[in-house]
Amino acid sequence: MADRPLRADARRNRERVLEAARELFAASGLAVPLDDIAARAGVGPGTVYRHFPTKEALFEAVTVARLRDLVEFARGCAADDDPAAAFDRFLDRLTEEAAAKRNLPEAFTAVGMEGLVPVQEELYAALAVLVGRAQEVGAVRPEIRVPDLLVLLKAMLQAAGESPDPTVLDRIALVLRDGLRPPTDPGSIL
Amino acid sequence: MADRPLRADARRNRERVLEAARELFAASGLAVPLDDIAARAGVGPGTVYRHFPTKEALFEAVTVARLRDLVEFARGCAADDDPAAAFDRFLDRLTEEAAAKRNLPEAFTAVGMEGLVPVQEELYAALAVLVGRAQEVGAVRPEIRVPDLLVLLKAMLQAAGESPDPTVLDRIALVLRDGLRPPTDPGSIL
DNA sequence: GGCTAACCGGGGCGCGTGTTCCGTATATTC
DNA sequence: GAATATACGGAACACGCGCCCCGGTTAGCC
Repeated sequence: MADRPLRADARRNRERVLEAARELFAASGLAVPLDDIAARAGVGPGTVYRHFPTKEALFEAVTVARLRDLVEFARGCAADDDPAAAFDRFLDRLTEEAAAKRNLPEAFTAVGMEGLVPVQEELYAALAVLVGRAQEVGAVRPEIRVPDLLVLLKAMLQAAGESPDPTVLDRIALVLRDGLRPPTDPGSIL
Repeated sequence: MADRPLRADARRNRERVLEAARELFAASGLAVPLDDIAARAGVGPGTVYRHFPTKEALFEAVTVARLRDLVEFARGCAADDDPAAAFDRFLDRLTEEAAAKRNLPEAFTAVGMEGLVPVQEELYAALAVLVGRAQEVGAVRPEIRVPDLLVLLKAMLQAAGESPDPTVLDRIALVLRDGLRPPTDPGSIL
C-alpha cells in the first residue's frame, strides 16, 4: 500500500517493457506473444509479470495512454469555433494515426477489459459533442450516431492496417468523409 | 484416385460436418475450435479429419461455396443494363449477407489458403467490371480501385458484425454508398 | 447371414503461449 | 563495505487446441 519508490533498475525496465509493448502491439495487435515483448525489451518474461499482472493489463496500459491522447484531442476539437472544421481535423488526426497502429482499432470496441471502459466512455462523450455540433451546422448527416462513427472509424483503421498500399487509406478516408456529409442539400455550402 | 463412391454413413457425416462448420464459422469465424464443430455435428474430431485434411481445408470448403455464389451474383450484376443500379444491387446483397456472417470478410483477403485464391481472383475480376462500368456512367468516383473496395467492404462487414445494434449497418451502408459516389458534379444526375 | 473393407470415436501427442517460481544478482541503506 | 530487501531471468508448469492413431463398429457385397 505504502508505494515505496521503485528501484532505479525496476523503473528503467518498466519503461523498456512499455516501449517494446507499444511498438509490437502497434505492429501486430494483441496477437504478439508476450515473450517477444520481453525479448524486445531485453528482459525475461518474469520481469514483465512483475510489473503487469497479465498480458491484457499490459495492453491496457499501453492503449489507455493512446486513447487518452485521442480523447484530449477530440475535446480540443470540440472547443473549436468552426464545428465543421473541427470534425474534419479529428478525422485527419485519425487517418494519420492509422498508418500502422493496429492496437487502436482493437481498443475502440474491445470488451472485457475493465480498465479500458472509462476511456472508451470519455471518447464516446467527446465524439458526441463533436458530431453533434457538426450536425447542427449541417456538416454531418443527421442520422449518424456515435456508435456508427466508431464502427466506421474502426473499419478504416483496420483496413488501412491490412493493406500494404498506403494510398488505399487516402481513398478510403475520402469515401468516408464524403459519405458522412449530408447528401447535397441545396444551399448547404455555407 | 479411383473415386469409389463414399459409403452412405460417410457421406451423411460429411454433410453434417459441413453444415456445422457453416454455422459455426459464420458465427465466430476461424476462431472456433475444431472440436466444437465436431461436437455440433455429433461426430468425433477424428471423423472431421477423415474428410478434411486440415481445419483450414474445411474453412476453405465452406467459404469457397459462399464466395462462388457472390461471384456469380456479381457477374449477373455486371450484365445488367444500368451500371449504376447494378453496383447498388451488389452493395445491397453484401450488406444483407453481412448480418451475421463473419467468415465472409475473412475470406475476402485471407492469405495462405491455396484453394481460396482462384475464387478471390474471380471476385476481383467480376468487381473490376462492375466498378468500371459504374465509373463510366459517373456512379462511382473514378479514383476508386477494386482493392480499395475490397478492403473497405471487408473492414466494414467485420466492424458491423461486432456491433450488437443491427441498424448500425444500415447507416454505415448509407455512408459507404454516398461516399463512393463522385462529389456532386453538376449534371451527373442523368 | 457372414465376410471384408471402410469408417467412426475419442483418447492422446506435440506445440505454442500465458503464467509462476525460485535461485541469483543488484540497488539501496547504514 | 556489509547487510538486506528488492528485482531479475529463464526454466518449468498449465492449458487449449490442432492433429494423429488404433480398437471397435458398421455398411456394402456375396
